[in-house]
Amino acid sequence: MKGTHLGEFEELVLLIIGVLYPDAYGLAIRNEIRKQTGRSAAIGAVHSALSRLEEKGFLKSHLGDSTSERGGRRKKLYIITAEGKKAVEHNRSLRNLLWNQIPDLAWGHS
Amino acid sequence: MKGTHLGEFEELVLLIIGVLYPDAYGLAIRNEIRKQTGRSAAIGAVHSALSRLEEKGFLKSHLGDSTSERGGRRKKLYIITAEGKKAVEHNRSLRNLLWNQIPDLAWGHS
DNA sequence: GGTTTTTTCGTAAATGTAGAACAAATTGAT
DNA sequence: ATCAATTTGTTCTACATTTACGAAAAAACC
Repeated sequence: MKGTHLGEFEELVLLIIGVLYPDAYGLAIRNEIRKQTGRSAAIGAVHSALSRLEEKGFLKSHLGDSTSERGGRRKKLYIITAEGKKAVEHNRSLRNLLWNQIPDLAWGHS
Repeated sequence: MKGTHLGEFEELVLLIIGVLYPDAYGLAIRNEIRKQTGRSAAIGAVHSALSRLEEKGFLKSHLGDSTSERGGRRKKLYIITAEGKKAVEHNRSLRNLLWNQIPDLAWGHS
C-alpha cells in the first residue's frame, strides 16, 4: 500500500492543512484538529503524518519568516500540492459514488 | 486508536457491504472492491478488516443458508449495525464540514 | 476421496500513537 | 552586550494498530 493510499489520519491532516491555509504547521494543525473534531492528537503523530505526506508528494513545505514575535523556533509551513488535491478529490468522489449505491434497507440493523 | 476509529480500508469495506446488501461476504466484498475502485485487495486483508469491524460493533454476521449449489463452505454474511451507520455518517459530515472551510487558494500548488 | 468455495491463520509491512529529546528564537538579568 | 531561562517548534525513538499477502484448514457438494 506504500505511497499510494491516504490513511485515515493522513486524510484528516491534509484537510486541516487546507482549512489553515496558508498558516499550517505542526502545532497549529494539532490545535485545529482538536478544535474541529475534539480529537486530541499527539504532536509526534501529527509530524509523522506530515513527513509521510510530504514523502508521498501530497504536501510541500517551506520555513516561515524569521520575523516572529515571541521566541520560538521557525515554523515549517505546509501547503497542499496538485497531487494532494487529486488524492483528496478522488477519495471524496469514490465515497459519494458508493454512498449513492447503498439501498436504504442496508442501514441500521441492530 | 483501538476500537474508536475507522481506518481507511475499514471504511471502504463498510461502504461496500452496504452496496452489496444483503449478500456481503468475504470474496464478494473483495470482488466488489476491485469492480468499484480498481484496487485489488488480498482476501486476508478483507477478512481481517471484517473481524475488526465486527469486534468494534460496526458489523454483525450470520452464516448463510446451506442450500448452496456447487460445493463450497457456507458464506459468512455481514450487515451494518446502527453503530456502523453512525460511524460512517460521522466521518462523512466531518469531512464535508472541513471541505467547506477550505479556501480555493489552498488547492493545487505544485 | 476429490473438487470447489470460503474462511482462518501466520507473518510482514505501512500507518497511527505517544512523548521525550533536541533546536532555534526571544526575553530578561547581570 | 552576553548568557541563561523561557517559549515555541521540530526531530527522534519506541511501540500499537491497521493493512497486506498467501498458505493452510474447513465445510459443502460430487
